[in-house]
Amino acid sequence: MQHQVTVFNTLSRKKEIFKPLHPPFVGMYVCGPTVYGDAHLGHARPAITFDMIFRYFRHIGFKVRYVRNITDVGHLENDADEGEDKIAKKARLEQLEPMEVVQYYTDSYHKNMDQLNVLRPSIEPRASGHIIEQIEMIKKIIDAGFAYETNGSIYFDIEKYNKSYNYGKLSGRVLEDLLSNTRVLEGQDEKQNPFDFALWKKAEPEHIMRWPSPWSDGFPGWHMECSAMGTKYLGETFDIHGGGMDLLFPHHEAEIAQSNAALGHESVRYWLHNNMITINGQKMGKSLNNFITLNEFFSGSHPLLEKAYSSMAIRFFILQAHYRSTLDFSNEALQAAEKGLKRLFASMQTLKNLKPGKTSDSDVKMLRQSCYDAMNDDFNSPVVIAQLFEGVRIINSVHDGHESLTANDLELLTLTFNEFITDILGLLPEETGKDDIVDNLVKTIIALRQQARKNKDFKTSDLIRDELKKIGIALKDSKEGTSWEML
RNA sequence: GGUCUCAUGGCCGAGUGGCUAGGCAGAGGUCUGCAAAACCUCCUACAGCGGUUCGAAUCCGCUUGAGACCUCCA
Repeated sequence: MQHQVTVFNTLSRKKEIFKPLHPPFVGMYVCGPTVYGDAHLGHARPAITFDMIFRYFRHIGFKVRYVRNITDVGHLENDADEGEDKIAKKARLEQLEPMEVVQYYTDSYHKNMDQLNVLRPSIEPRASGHIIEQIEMIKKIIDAGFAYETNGSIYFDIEKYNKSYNYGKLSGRVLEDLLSNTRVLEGQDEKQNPFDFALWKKAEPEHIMRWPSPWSDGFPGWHMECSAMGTKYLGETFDIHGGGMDLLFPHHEAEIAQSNAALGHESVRYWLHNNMITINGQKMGKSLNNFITLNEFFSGSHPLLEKAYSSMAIRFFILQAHYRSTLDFSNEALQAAEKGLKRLFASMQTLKNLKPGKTSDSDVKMLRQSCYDAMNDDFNSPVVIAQLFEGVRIINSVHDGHESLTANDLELLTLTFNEFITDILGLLPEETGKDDIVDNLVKTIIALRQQARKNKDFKTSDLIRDELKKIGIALKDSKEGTSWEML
């Protein structure tokens, strides 16, 4: 492989050289959303992060199977395992079929992800479509002796598991600490230990999401779906498992335990976790009720938003921070990203019209290499972007005649910009709202204004400019002539 | 309370021993009939205290502050 990628593996807490199990194939599983509400800014982070990784791996020649699930059953509302299914609760509130809720928010999620230019994963399995696989895996865990049944529900026996394996290795937890620190919650009498987690839960009579199983009519536990579907589509051992840092414990810890218990070995070779988006220094999340949905960002319809923000501004904002750092939301930061991105896109246009010179004053090859070096170093997108802005400086300098680039270097710079901005970072220029008729109309008006200016009739030329501005069209004069854009 | 993470210029954010990213804002300038836009230049920071070192934002210790996880969360 031409490129050596290092990734930060949460399991070892350090950067490791990434070597796929079966090159050139790469298997990657990422925890997707629970579809019971509109996606918010926090959901955009893992989607965009792993989209970038997906795109980069493909770019450097890997054949990636990217699996991202839709969770549509099994996550419980509160009090450990005694709560109400989130999907079912939402359905009761809205008087809808549970699957209607699932469909609605799945569609909504897809639409938002499309807007963010997040590529669809190779496979997007639903938990509800893999009940049989989950039951089969639970059977294996029972057969291996790491689970027990109480009143038709199956629980994972962590104390027993910990005698053969190390429970807590991913999140750095020690079972003894868990023992002394676990909160005593109501209604956990079915568990032998408070930290045991449910693999299968018997449904109460009023619970409408239910499936038959050898133990009871019920539904799978919180963590089963990822283990079952990851194994099904990527094999017993696969390369990458990703998700938000907040899933580290207990979700991913439980997955490791389930794999060990059912398969006798671990499934995941590299664990990758994206950090949180914060708002006023606090995590943006459902439970704190401090989230802003993506739709609200796109429309500007949230009290905390000063204006609407485009999907690309949000994507760029997220990529300007490294995925393992927290990223603090503010209008100021988002507007900064918006303006920077605009400048980046503008330079791409400028680049198209540059004339080659006899010599080159900048080292385009090195710039390109720096971009690759940054991506190879645990997907350091902010450094890639910094390099691209160095490219912007070069482009503008050439445009202004302060520097020159040879035809070969211009071509290489164009290739680099296209590959990194469009293909890898997935940044697409905004819809301009222009169509041919409007464009020709405005161009005609611009020509009339030029005539007026030529005749020193500035009263008329300024009137044209002001009137156009009133209807949302801004004119931009430059040496090459006048261009326009929608405000 | 336990475990862990972080603290960078007005704001957002890279950087993990010497070469001191980048974006936005701000200042100056170029261009322009004017304005806007665009472009160029400038602005040299690393919570505090102590230590290691020829040399630390970067390593170690302490202090202060913030956050994450420990219950569903991306």
